Amino acid sequence: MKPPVFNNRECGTCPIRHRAVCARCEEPELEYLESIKYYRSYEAGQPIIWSGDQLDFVASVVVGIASLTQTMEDGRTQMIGLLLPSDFLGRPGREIAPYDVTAVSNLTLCCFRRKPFEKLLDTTHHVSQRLLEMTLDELDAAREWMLVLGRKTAREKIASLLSIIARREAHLNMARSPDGSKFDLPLTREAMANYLGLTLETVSRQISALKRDGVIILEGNRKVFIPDFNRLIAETGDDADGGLLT
Amino acid sequence: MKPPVFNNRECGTCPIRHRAVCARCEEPELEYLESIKYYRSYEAGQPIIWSGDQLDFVASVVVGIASLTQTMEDGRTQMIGLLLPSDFLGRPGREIAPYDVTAVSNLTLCCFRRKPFEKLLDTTHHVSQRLLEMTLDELDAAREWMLVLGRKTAREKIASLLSIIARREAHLNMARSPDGSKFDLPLTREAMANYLGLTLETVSRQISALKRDGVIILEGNRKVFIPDFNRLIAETGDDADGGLLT
DNA sequence: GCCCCTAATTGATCTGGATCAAGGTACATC
DNA sequence: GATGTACCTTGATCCAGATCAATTAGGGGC
Repeated sequence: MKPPVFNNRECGTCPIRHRAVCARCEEPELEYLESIKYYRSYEAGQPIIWSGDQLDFVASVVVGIASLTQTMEDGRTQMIGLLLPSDFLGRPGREIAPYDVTAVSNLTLCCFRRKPFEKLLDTTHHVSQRLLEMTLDELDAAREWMLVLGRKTAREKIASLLSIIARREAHLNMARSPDGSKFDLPLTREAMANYLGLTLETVSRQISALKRDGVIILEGNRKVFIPDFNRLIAETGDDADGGLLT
Repeated sequence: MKPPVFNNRECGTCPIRHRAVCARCEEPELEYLESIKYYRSYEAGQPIIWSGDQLDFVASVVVGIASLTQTMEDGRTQMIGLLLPSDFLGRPGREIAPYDVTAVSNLTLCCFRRKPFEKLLDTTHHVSQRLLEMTLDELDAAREWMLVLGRKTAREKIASLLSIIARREAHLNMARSPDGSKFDLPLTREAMANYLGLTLETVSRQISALKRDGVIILEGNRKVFIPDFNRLIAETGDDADGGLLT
């Protein structure tokens, strides 16, 4: 994993204008300029878009995880979304990115140049229908997260995050493990803190507490095993039947 | 203003099945059963939908304000959205409401029965386009609010809420007052607390502090005058040019 | 193996906002 | 005017989580 190259100049070889020039763009690939659809890869930790950047494409996550974050002038930052495979990035009709996008893990995006994509939306009904569905899902997720941020205790926040990640992981590898579940935590303690509106010390302490109480079992820092999923749900403060009603 | 009638039975006279029977429904109006589109009015404080209710319509706010709230088993509640005139309520394809909807002020909705509305979406492209736009706007608002909930201090939260309400009010009564702005606060201290993830005591104290510091001027409890809008913005912790970039 | 560097834990202390507890105020009803 | 009542303010105290400050793993690269 060689570090990404940052030089804060515009990229002349792909339709993305960004401060960081990605490894792929260092070797011009002219087809990027021609086709509506193309792929781009990023390394873990690499910035994809900065808030305020010109944004000439929309994209869909193919593999990996990206984060959306907002940062205040004094450095306080809040993660406002996690993009997993099949999630959508960008907004038709918007030219300026309203928040930072960063590759959390190694990441591949399937990009569409914005203008042609907007034309596609106008002409192909099922594409815009699908996009509406996805946007509504994201809105639901954002609203659910507002409850987490506004009203839950630190312990409940950690439990909520773990249960969401566990559920998504289980969903991705469709092979459901029969009981319990084990997965790699894709986020650092600091990233978790930024997602939950906590400090990294509090995140660490609460994870230790959940481990001490037997709710989770850690293997190293990043591998989590959940012996009893219902036990974890009970810690989130959510209604146990929440899944049924929604 | 006579109080609404609550009797926790299904309403047989309109397509809404809810625990509280509204004043309008006490007198059957059969046309509700016939037409795709119809109007409904609610009094301030009246519940419109409870989480878990069957939801056979979608709607658009005509006049007044409605709130979306989530409540935990132990009573902690978080407001996750405010619906103002022209905002959309409900979701095509969803039959069960995922959160409570309440009339904050006197309210009139323009309702559409869900099934025919979904058919309309399939056939009329610009309607689904418009709905996508609105949903994306709401998603942006929700994400902006996540920063408020996760990272801002109590004082910054209050300032953020006031500036948002002031901006929307100014937008509604297109007649821009040349300097400063004056508006009615549509929310109780408790509702503000639920929106901001605070207690009502903290809300009250911070409003008093902003008043003491001359950032806002109160006339009674509900009328707010903002002598210098930039001063208020400075208190939100946001970038002053945030409006330009977004 | 050893070194280096980043990520994570853990402890001690501080503080912003919650909690508990009185009062005060604006309105509506009689 | 008196009485209610819902809403709001203000004070005293407490505590969950922030902040400050060391250590202690992990995990490459050599």
